[in-house]
Amino acid sequence: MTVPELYLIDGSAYIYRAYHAIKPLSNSSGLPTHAVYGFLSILRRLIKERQPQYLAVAFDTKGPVFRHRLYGAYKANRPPMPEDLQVQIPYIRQMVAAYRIMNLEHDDQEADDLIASATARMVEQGYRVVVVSGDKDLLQLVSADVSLWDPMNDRVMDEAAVAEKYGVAPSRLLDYFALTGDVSDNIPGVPGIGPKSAQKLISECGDLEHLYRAVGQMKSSRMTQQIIDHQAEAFLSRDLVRLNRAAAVPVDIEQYRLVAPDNERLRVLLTELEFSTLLKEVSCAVKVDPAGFHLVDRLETLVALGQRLAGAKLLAVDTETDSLDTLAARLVGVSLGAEDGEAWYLPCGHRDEKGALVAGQLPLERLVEILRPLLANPEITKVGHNLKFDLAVLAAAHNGGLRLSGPLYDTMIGAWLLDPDRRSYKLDDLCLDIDLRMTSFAEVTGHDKSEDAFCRVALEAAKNYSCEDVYGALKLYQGQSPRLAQAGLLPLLHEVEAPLIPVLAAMEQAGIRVDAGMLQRLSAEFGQRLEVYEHSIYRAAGEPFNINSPKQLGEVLFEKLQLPKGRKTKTGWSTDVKVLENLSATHELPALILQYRNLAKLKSTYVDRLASLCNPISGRVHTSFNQCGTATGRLSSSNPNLQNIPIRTEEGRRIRSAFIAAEGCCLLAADYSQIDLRVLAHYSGDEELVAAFRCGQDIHRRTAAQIFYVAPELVTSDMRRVAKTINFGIVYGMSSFGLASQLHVSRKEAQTFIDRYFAHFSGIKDFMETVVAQAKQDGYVTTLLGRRRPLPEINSTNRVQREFAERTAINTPIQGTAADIIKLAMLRVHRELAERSLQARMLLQIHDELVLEVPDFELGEVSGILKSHMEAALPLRVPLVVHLSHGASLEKEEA
DNA sequence: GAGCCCGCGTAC
DNA sequence: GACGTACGCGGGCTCG
Repeated sequence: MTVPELYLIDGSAYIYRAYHAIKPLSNSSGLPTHAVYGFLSILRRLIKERQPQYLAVAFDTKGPVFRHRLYGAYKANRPPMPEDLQVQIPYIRQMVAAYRIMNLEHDDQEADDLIASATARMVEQGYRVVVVSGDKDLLQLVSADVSLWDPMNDRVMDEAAVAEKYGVAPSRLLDYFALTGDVSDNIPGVPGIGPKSAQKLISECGDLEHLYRAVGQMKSSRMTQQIIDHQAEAFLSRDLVRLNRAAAVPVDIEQYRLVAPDNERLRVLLTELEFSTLLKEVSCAVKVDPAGFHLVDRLETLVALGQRLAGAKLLAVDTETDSLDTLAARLVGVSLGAEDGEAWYLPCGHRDEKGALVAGQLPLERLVEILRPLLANPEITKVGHNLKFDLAVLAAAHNGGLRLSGPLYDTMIGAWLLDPDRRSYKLDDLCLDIDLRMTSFAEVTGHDKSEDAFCRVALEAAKNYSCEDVYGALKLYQGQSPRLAQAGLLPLLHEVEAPLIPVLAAMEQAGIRVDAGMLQRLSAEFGQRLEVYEHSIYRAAGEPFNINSPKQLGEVLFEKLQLPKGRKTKTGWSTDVKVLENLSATHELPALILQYRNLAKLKSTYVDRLASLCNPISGRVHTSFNQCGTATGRLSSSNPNLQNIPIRTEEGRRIRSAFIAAEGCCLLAADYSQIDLRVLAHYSGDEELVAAFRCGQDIHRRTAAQIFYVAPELVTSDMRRVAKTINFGIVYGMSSFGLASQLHVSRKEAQTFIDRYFAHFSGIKDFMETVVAQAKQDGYVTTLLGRRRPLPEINSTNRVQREFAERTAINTPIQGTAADIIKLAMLRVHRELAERSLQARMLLQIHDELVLEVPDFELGEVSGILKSHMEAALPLRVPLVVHLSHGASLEKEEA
């Protein structure tokens, strides 16, 4: 039987924090609601993650309290509560009441004192207390039975943590703060004594009394004199900081018990506040009943389960590991779920504190043996959430690994195909939409904040958690399937996105080799050059300042040097490239800043970041390809992002040259030529554009010839540049305003270019109008493979929102179709390489480009495969053209 | 000292 | 307000 634990929330503090932390929000009648919302978020999170049995909230009252009588200046430098916060206070109280949570209030005590008193009463009775606060004043309560938890940063302060942070025990904090004082509460302390000195003095002397007895014997110094001179302040400060532990609070712990909320009252409140998403959850989301979840801890049971599931049509799968990094992760357990909602947890890697395997688990080799035919069975559809992770972990499991194959159904991808603009595709969040409340990882791992915490979770708890996940994925699948079918998205899922999962997993696994030595040299060189720039910049500016700070830079440029201001940003005057380029003629500083920025960006974002993410054993970096990372269907890449490695500048290309092929291999890159414009040609059927691509002409030159009424051979490089800009702009729905600023011409001239463009490429204009009209009618746009993007704001009365949706309606079918095409190509290339047992591996996808690592002797064969599959990926009205290049690095490739 | 927003810059 | 899709860095603000 564990000791009952009481959670005490520092309500007032979190009201302020929520008020400041969250952007102003209000309901339709103008009532500000952000503080209520933020407070509620914290409260809900506490209840969800910690599931406290006993809970109370403490609030300050308006008037002065006993401390003000003690010290007139107490909190005197605090501004009064902002009006838009005051009006929210009653709602917060009502919210607490609706949750039926004990509310501690007293007209002569602050929240802190009420918390201190309740803590004291409970500890006396042998209970444990968790104070929920980020306020250091409450740290004095910390003891063996009392800890402090701040949900904002999820930090727990216990005795050890206090000692580590302040260098004194919690019981000595009062004396410590008596010396340092506190600016925010206007506690004086002893002037000149900071954290360092206070820590030293208190750990040497113990408390104030002993300090003042000892101070006479200390070597006389300015500090000792200060201590002596401010004795009264020190003792007053301690009295002010000391919390009152004798305020009147309920003594019986049962009075604090957390019971079910008053849902009716909660609904009324949430409705008035217009917290619609919360309203939905609060009323409906329920926990899953773990009755159908089984722990499989005996071999016989596992064998029987394997036989039972062999005939299943569908299996939900989830793996538990000790790391999120698939290269480092070890299997801790596997859960399997059947269509009827029954689920089993198969533990194999749970460990004790010392790292030894705990009893009651399945031997890994037997587990693998029995699961292998099941997971590889092509007759069984495997359902899971983010299967790329499970795929990688299982592949690395014991004895050659486990292949998770057969039709895959990933509920993360299903959710993304249905709603590609969602913020989160986390299992827990998706499940809330179908009224399922999942146990969070933090809940199941409790206080253990280490990354590998799961392997120390007790088997029973792990079983419930892991089975919940397969159960949730299964329920998501059941909800998604009919919707995907109705939207015509199943072929895209089954034929493109799902088969792509193992391809991406393999690419991540492979990684790309980087030349660590070269990165190191680049870092050193860029560092030195930055220092030189730094000095020149300070000289040009007449003073040192932080060059990386747009704010400080703005002050130097526009106030000190009085250079002409350009664009405004939310926070000041813009110092971006455009502005600085314009200023370059006026003064030497802006050009220097541009050079500095260029180099600083490369060093921090690419050179140093890349070096830090390079696996020291393999010498390779392993990016994550996020399949649900964009609303158009493209992939995204992170940790590191290998889709935005510089290419345009000389220094950028040097970074490219640090990406190298393995010994005996070269990097082979294949990129689609003008894929966006070709897709546009296909969609629009514009005769001119189609003809141009069919003839294999230089598209920008031909466009220029049309706009400028000259023969193609007379097009100048300037004319071509203008045409190129327009061609790119068209795909993004650019206006004359945007084109004008891009080309440095007047808006009128830009409009002329656009008019002429559409006069010649009338099919494009028609296409754009048609696609927008269709979007307004359907509420969504689609790509050639049927990928959908809902555009709820396409009919908005807000012009800004509507026009944004209109541009998206034009861009998404183009960008998304290009994404469809390269995904098809990836599937076929991957399959063909495997079928021919080639060693070449796909490493990167950069939207219109694939990069492969190819043994030198395979170069000819693989080049042919790559080019032909990419060009034939999806037949359009115009040919798809792919250019190949290869080399020892991503740079200096030859055709 | 961590979390968040902002300005800025890289890619396609 | 004005060009679509991403990721990520450093600065600056905040903590009641």
